[in-house]
Amino acid sequence: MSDVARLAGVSHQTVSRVLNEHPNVRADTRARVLDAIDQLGYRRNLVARALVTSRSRTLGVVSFDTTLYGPASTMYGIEQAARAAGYFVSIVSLRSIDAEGVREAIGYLTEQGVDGVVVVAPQRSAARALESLPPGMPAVAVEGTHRANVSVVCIDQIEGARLATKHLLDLGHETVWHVSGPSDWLEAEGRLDGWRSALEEAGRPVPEPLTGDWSPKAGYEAGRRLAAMPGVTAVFAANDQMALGVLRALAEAGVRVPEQISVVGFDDIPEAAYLSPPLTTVRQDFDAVGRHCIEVLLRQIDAIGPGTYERLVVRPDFVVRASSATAP
Amino acid sequence: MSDVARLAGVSHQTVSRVLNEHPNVRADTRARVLDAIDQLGYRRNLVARALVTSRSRTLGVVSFDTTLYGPASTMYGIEQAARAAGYFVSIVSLRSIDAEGVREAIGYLTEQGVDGVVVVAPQRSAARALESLPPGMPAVAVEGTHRANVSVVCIDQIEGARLATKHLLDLGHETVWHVSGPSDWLEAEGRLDGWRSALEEAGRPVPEPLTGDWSPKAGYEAGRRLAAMPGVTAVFAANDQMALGVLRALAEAGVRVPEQISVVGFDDIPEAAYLSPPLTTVRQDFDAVGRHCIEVLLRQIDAIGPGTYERLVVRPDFVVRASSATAP
DNA sequence: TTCACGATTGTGAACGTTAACATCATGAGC
DNA sequence: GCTCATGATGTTAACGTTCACAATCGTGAA
Repeated sequence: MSDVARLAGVSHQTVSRVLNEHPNVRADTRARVLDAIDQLGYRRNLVARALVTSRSRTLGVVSFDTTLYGPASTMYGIEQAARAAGYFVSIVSLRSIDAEGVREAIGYLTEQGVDGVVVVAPQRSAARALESLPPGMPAVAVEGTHRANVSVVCIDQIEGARLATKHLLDLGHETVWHVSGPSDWLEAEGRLDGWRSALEEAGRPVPEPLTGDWSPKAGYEAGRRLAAMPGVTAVFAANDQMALGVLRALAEAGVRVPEQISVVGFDDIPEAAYLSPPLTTVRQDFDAVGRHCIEVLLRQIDAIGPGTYERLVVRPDFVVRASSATAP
Repeated sequence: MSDVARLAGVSHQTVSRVLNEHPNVRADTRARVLDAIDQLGYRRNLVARALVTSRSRTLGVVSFDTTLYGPASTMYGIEQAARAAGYFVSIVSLRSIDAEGVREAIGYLTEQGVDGVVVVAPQRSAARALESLPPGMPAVAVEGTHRANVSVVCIDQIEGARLATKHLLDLGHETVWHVSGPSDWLEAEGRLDGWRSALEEAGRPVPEPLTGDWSPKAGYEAGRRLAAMPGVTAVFAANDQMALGVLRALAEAGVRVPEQISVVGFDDIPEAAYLSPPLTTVRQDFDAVGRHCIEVLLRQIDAIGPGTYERLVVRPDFVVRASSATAP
């Protein structure tokens, strides 16, 4: 920077002012400085800047298994929104989901000097780790708990599950079976609750849910069991991958979808529209989730003192395709 | 840090030494310092450290559409390996794939002071951007060009495509149709070449390939065209998502897979094993790619002076499932 | 007892930037 | 012509580490 200053015949402070678009710099001085910058190929050192401003313009994201479509999409949305706002994104993907791991990850990020963290950790255990955030660290949880000491952005899982369940009931099905996600996932819980409440509201019997782990394999196994059960005409799977497994198991068992059994999923993965048959599902707007996360987080970073905690709920859409039809 | 030093009754330098596990610190001094650190809840400031050492222990990753299974998995592998090596990962996901975007992203990361960059940009245009890397910046490309001014880690696309094509020929198919990826993708090109060379080697006719954009939709459209063409008995799709679209189109057209037409994909996405029918495909070890990236990059960072450029090729596996069978 | 030498600890400067304040010129208003 | 506000620029001191070097302490051999 001092090289630039020397070449432009000004002080380093003036160079800094030009760089930061300070208004009080004469136009010709600015031009001279910019020229010098160009000539020397100078790039400012953001590390030094972060040291003195104690703002790194970096956000941390803690996530779990970014290979899954949901987390990957959320991450993408977060990164896009963050960069649009002039922030960098530093990520930590956890292999396991214990509170200790989340805590450690947040610790790392804190040391690194991030201005805030987004925690995409939709497990009950991981959400618990949020209760021991470093004081003063702005944070947003995606699908976090209802505890009030952290802001939360989430998709209305209950509503999504209700949409799916009601859709099936409206088609004349007596009741709807459910293949749920792992019990410690908040999303799994929300979808379970939504499904159950929709059935109860309609005064229908609530069958015992089958529990899976989000994987196609789990869906397949649940599908085999469902195919063997008499009277099953409608299945709501807690995500599309499991729905896909269910479809496979039903096909293998010679059960026709949707003629004999209707299947509905959740997520709207890119594959959903091209399965056999194309899958009726609940679409989540992960982009919106990412955007809201950054909005909330930036508000919190810019707030003076401990801001209030927000809770932002994104409504899901329902996409009707060919895997659901009127009851046989 | 000076607070810790005062509490422990030592100089700030000794605290630094304890933190960096310098050997020449007496055991009881170390204990006293650690105690003080604990008591004050002190965390070191990595930004200040980065300023003076000019090492941020952060790596940058530039990627394109991390929503896709391949890039997402590669990213995951990279992050895991980087963290294991004590590095942070800062990401930039590009929405579009022009060289300008890649250049800009690398510029951002350079300003931020990353110690090296991994560029996952398997398009010809993006790969070109690597030719104008900031001098002295360690870099690794995933699926980059063959140009020698940057290290490359890649999966042997040609070999994978040859495995798939030969498998189908061995099953007695006269020839194999191909649904390729977008022409400016290096992976698409590699798979096309592998497919073509396998056919030529066997002295078989080489049909005009159908070009897609990796999406299930593109596969579906290609599938419809293939279903209408007489004499098609085997199709090799350049990725699993397109293969899925092909399967869907064939199912719609009443063509049975694999009895009438065999289909093979590429990637082995988690869904592949549970499609109808389960998809024969080429598995890519993205974890290995991520690991190798970090290994190569760290070697380059630790090397004194301009190291040599490496080229590391990961061999794909072939997974036989039910979507391929002997020719009708 | 003395000395040399390695182990341990301390001191000051530096990394590259911005914040805070100081300085200087310019021009408007009386 | 004088004062005073305002805009443009410069000067100095941080930010929290590590590096290079200096100083001190202890220990074993002569």
